[in-house]
Amino acid sequence: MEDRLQTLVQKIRQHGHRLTPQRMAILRILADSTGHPTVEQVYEQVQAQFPMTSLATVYKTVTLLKEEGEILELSFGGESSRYDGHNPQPHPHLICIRCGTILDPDLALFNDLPREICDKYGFQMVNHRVDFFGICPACQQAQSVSTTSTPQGKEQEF
Amino acid sequence: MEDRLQTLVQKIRQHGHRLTPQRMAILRILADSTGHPTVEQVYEQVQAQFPMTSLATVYKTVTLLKEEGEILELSFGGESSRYDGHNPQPHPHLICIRCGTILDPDLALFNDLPREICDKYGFQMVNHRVDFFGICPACQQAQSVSTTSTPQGKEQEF
DNA sequence: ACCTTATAGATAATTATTATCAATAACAAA
DNA sequence: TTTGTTATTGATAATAATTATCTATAAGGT
Repeated sequence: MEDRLQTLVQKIRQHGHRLTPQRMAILRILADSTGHPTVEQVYEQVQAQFPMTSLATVYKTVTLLKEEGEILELSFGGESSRYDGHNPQPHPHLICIRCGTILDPDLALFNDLPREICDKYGFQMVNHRVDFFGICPACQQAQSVSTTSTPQGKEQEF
Repeated sequence: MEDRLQTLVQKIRQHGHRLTPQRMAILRILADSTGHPTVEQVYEQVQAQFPMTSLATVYKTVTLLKEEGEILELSFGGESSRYDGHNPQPHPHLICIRCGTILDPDLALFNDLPREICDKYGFQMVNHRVDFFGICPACQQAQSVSTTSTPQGKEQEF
């Protein structure tokens, strides 16, 4: 996990980019994050350390990491993109449409399957994405425990 | 394929919605389309028949079909969403990042796999999405045939 | 310490999509 | 067939995430 930060720092320096305190703080947050935060959420965390930091700076750092292939971006329809700077390789996700949590199941199956499928179709794969949308166990529990007939709130669209 | 149009028409009427000529034209285009068009592309096709049609009307019809579960929406980061009104069930896609073509491979594997995986994790699945991004066979050929060193144009981001 | 230039911060611009609203037309009922 | 209700249309404004712009600043090599 500290390794991951070092990898990011190294990649940044290798390409002649500079390490500002703000950028360093952003890298640290992204390297440690397992919750697939939005840019806005990263921004809020950075501001705790550097109150003067601009949202644009977070966007620019994320863009930089995308170019280096060191961050995984999960874009959705209307919602803000979610980012994984901890594990930038494509991997499947379980996405709760109620609370927005994104889980990383351990599915060894998807290590080789995408490439095999694409090879079969003569398709030169450069990326892939596997998302399962639904209600996570925690939200199912919250629902079943509820004694009122109060609706649980409309789920997000994704 | 004519069946598909009838299904859409029926779904629309069932829910008390009205069938205007514009809406009918949009349904016809979406029912027949195998190319995963954008709203803009549907709009252009509709205008050939009804030049006064508004882009907003296409958006509204697509939204309606989404609510009915009769159209599959593929949202991407920056790009416009692509739509499949011909086969609205979730299915895997091969997406060319160079020409934008979206192919539907026949992968029986993905009929049951998503549900099995989610069951295993206690995740109540309501939707899923499997996308493979890369260079389609046609674009690979165009590249290898090219004798000049002219770059093939930057691929889109998706 | 100096110099070059990438980066920060603030804000304007972009763009797909959605909301608004008055005029019109679908369609059920008389 | 005519009528009445109201969903829909078309035009345009609003929204919101992301990107572009631009000047002052500071990173990092010399």
